[in-house]
Amino acid sequence: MKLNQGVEWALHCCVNLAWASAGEPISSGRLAELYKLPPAYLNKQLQCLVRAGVLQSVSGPRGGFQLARRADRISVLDVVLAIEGRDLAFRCDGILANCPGGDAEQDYLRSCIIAQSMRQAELAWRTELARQTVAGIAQSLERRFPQARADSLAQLRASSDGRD
Amino acid sequence: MKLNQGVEWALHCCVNLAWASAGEPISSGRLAELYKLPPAYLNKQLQCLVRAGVLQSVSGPRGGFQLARRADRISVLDVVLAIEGRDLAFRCDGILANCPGGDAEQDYLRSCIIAQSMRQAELAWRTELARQTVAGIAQSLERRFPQARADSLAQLRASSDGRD
DNA sequence: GTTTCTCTACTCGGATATCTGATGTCCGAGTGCACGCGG
DNA sequence: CCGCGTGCACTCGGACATCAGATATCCGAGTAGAGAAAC
Repeated sequence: MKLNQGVEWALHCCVNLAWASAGEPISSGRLAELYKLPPAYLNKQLQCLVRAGVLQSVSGPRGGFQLARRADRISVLDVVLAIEGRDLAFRCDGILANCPGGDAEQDYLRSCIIAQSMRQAELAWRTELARQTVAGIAQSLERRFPQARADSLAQLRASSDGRD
Repeated sequence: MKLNQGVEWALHCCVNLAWASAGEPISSGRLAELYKLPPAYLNKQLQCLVRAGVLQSVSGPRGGFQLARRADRISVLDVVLAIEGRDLAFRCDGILANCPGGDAEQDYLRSCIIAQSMRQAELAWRTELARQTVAGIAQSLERRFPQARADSLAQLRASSDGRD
């Protein structure tokens, strides 16, 4: 079980967008430059966030991405599910259906004790992620690294002004 | 994020081994036949459980697999980690290190707020899995499907006696 | 000077390669049992 | 009849294919803004 690399990128980008959300979109190119990431691939990940309704995209020059709603209404779970998909990690193929006493008609996701256990654990995971918001992360970051926000904004501004 | 298919197989097999653990090993072939699974691949998964110390293997005729310790001392987490590996699902590559204010020396798994959040959620997931034991699963199964244990044992016995 | 039109540069978005890891298969090493042979 | 040796069938264990999905890239559609031309 491994999460896509894009999850880490998406979360960091969302924090940055939360800081910069003065109504001015930020392009994927700028974000990629900030974190030294492959621009096209980062763009692809951000597209997932748009499809999931977490971000809004603006085309054309001065375009880019911005949060689709207030940062305190975007949970970490929203971002993770946008990248990873909404399916549960544990797939119950109902191998019990092939068992001697098995019944192909039954809904094994509900009846199978094992599937239930796995589901319960996954629910705990999602609950924990749902408790955290992008705004909360941003706030914690500012508290720990007071200059982080200013640094990021300065960097973004520099790269959009000085066309080095 | 998807768990390997082998996790489901391994858990069902462990429950069966808990039922049959009269000191008599069960071969991967019998288990595969029981669940209609590819024998060689199931064998591969069970090998992971052996390497992790969950199962013991016995070679030769009348050989097979058996639980390495009492079923109530084997948690679902043990089985999952045996198949999936012990690494955390969230890989923090420390992309902050490449950031303007970044510091390549820092341990971002600890300092990065995002990595911490993901870690906390994953801990909740593992905790939930650690609460469940193979014995508990087997007990729940017996309570819900009283004939399950007898059916499985009968099927295993039949396939080992009647060489059809 | 102002308005309008055009052109350009920049952005997202999806279609397209590549590569790692999951899935599935095969064969060799080792071992306990059965059978046969000798005492 | 009893003990021993040999052969065999069965098992695990790891090496070897195959395939799906993650990773990475490229090009086209659309657009805002700048600049030029006309009034």
